[in-house]
Amino acid sequence: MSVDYKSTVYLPKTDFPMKAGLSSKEPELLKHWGKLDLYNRQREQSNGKDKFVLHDGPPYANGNLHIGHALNKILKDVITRCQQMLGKDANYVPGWDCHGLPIEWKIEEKYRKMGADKDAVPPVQFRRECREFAEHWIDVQRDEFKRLGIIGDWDNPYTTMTYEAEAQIVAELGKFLLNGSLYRGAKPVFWSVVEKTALAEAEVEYHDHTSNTIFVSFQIQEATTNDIVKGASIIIWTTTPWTIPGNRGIAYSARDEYVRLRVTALGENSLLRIGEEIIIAKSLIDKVTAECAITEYQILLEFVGGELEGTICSHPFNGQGYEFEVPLLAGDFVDMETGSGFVHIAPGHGFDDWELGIKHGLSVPETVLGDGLFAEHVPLFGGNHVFKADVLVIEKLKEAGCLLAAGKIQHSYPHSWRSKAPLIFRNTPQWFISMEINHLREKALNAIEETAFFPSSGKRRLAGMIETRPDWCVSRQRAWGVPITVFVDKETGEVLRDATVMERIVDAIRKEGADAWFASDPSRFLGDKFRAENYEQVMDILDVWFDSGSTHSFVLENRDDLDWPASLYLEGSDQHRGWFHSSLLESCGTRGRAPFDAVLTHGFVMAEDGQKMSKSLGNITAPQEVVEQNGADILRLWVVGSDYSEDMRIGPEIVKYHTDIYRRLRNTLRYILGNLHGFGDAERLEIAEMPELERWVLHRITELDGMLRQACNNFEFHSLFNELHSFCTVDLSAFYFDIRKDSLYCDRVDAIKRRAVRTILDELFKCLTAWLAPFICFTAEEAWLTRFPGEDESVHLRLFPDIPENWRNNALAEKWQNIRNLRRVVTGALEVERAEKRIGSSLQAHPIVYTSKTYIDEMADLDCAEIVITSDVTMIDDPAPLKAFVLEDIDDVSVVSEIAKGNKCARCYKILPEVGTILGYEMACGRCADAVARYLAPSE
RNA sequence: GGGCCUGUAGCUCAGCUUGGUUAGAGCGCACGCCUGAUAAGCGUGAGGUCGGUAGUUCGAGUCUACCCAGGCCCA
Repeated sequence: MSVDYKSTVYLPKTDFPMKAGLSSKEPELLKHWGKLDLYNRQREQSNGKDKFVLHDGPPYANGNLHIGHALNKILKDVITRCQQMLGKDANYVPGWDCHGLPIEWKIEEKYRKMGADKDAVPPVQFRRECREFAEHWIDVQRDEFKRLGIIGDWDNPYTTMTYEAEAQIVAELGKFLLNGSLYRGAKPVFWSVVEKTALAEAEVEYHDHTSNTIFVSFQIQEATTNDIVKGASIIIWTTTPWTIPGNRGIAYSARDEYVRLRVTALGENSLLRIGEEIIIAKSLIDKVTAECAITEYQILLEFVGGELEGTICSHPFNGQGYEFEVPLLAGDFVDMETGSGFVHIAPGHGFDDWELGIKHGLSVPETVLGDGLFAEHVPLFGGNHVFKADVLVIEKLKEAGCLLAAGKIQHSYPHSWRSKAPLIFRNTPQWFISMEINHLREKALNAIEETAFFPSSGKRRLAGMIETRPDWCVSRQRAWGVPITVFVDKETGEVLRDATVMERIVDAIRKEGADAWFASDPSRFLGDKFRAENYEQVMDILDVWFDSGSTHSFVLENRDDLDWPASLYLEGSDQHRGWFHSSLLESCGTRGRAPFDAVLTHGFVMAEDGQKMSKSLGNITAPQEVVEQNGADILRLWVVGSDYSEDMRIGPEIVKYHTDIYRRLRNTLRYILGNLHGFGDAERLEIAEMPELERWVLHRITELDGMLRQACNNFEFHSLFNELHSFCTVDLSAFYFDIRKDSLYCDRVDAIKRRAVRTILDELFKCLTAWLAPFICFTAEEAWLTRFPGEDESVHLRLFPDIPENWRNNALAEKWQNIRNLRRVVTGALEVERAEKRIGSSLQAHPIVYTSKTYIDEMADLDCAEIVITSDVTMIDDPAPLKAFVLEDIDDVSVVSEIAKGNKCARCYKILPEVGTILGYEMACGRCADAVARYLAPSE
């Protein structure tokens, strides 16, 4: 009777499904981790170990996550998990940024919709609604982050709006106050005279607007460096005539060409005089002469702007209360497109003006009040409204003989988003942290030198900004934020610097939140020493960047489970100007060093064509959709497989690519699991007893382990990811597994070779599940639990396996590289046979390999047929016949493929002469007959 | 306009530091095999003017300049 050989073959068996079903499986695993309390178990387990603190840059709590959030948090998670598995205590505490304008807007919007005036709402109520709004979005984002598999202290995250945080932020500001770095200065801001309020940049809309334009001459008073300009006047052009009373300087372009020209003929209505000499930019001669009706002129001199250094003009209203010097200053914002090549500088009426003015010590006059009226102290114009001042200014200029031309221009101009009224730049009192008083700039630059940057270009980028930035303006005229808790002496304007007062404020805020500042009587803070009626209480709030720049103090320093400074800050490259920047300044100002040892930046996420994602282009990839349709592990694989030091791309094709990669990794795990069915310690084999091929696998494990540890140290995973994938595909699936399938399926259970293979599979399983755990955290867990089920089990409680050094065997690696080359020639030869329809399966072949003695000696102890998966192989040290198959790049191997002789073993499919000769097993080969005779069913 | 960065097969990445055979890998694609990993597995093959132009050099993906395209941050 015929034997049912099929039932005696040891086929893979596992509950680990081929189809992942991640969208339903992942939530189950999240539940498992919740029950297990994985985060706290990790903490217990790594208690006392070296800490790795990745300090979370807080996202803003005002909407659902986008793909950039997903990239950022997954990257942080991968790094945290890797450090944890390297044996550190990698405790990740997520946080949220809660104060600021966008949330304030949402609440304002709500009131507007109800037809209520937001200004009528008591500040404390308004602030409470902002707080509730932030709380809502923290909950939403927390769930979305958790769904991505991010592990961290989600039950105790930090936020910038807890009372504790607000108190600490105030305490940090107090340090700048007490050491003299914080001062009151002035800065122009967008101002609406209709609403009598400052507007943030984001509240400004640009619309077309018709402005008056004027060309004005400024008489040269003295020229210190040379006399090429003496006796002439500088011509400026402006679209805001009303700013002339605020003029304190003139900017030129140091590298552009200027001319001195003499007017020789004039048009009818020209306001100039024949013989007048003026200085303008060379490239703008035509425009200026046309506008000013200069019909003929003579160029007297040409020179570069730089030569104007040191020139002093007088103000057009000199003699009428404007008796001050108007210096010429080089400004890189001066353009040669419009005007005269000179920009009049009114430090209270423009950002460029202000910055240039501060740099050169110009005064910043307060000319216009909040309601749009010129201050009484402004000569000629006091009490006039700014919107009506243009005409007046033009008239007075004409009287002074300084007006060369007046016109109109239609251009894009800032307007209020609420009232739609045109805005002005108005000088306002603001609070600043000095970059110089306590050497903050120098300290910050030194700190940058001490910091490791990934990629290294980040160092230059950040240093460049610190080198040139002006003092830090930390005040905002807003409601939703941490107050600038400062008192100013009404008489002297002196800032009150008193440690005890500051302590009282901090204590109150710690107990009652920042509202305490707005709701308390000032005497509560001032105590007996200072009288409340003598002091003005500042009602500005802090720049939110000061909040987030202080997180290192109220998170890293104040929490026992963390350490200061952080091991790593990791954010998008925009944070060079944002969080890295503000954290660095805050920490250098208060602690003299950076709050981080290293800074890692990642790029931005683009659509598949490399363009920015936008609703209008319809090329947005939402993380929630990928998670729902493909699974979080796919998104995580995308992060790990991409080079995030540059901009990355995502879209349907890229998601599909990573799904394919995922499938291969999953099937590799599945095959290992299937073939480890019933494996136990008794079956394990010592390395010394293993065949070479198994020892080669162990060597490959040492190589990958080395790459893994290097990748963790450099926070660079995409190369490792490629190596891991290629290991699973090329080394395992196409080579090792393919070869060992025969032994696994057909050898006796107690065969040495089969035991060796299963021991290797066990090692591979332990390594791959650990190595993949930080990347595809769900699937690695699923695989682990399939083999080691239990409510207390988790792959994430493991460390990366320690790989014994004696697994490394470079000589063996080199030898097997040669063997694989030989194998390539054989498979190539078989492919020809297949095309000619002489064989189908490779087991039908018996290749004759013509090769060198070196090869033959090298393979003397090996079963070549087994390695190339044929039924037999003959190796000959002879010259190859002409018809033999060769590969171009392998010169000492030629193959002639013959057909294997014998009958097919019904069990192992090999074609061998012995098949049919074994009594009782006429359909089987010797090995299989023996295996069947001693068949042991796989244990259940 | 300025600072920092990027551009290599349809896709994800190597190679560039230190110039030197015919620019590599995986995925995808095409074709074939297997039917005992089966919505799997194996093999073979086709795909690249290395963003463009000039230059340095005996020789440039690699070095230099300019240009084009894209990104982040400023103006």
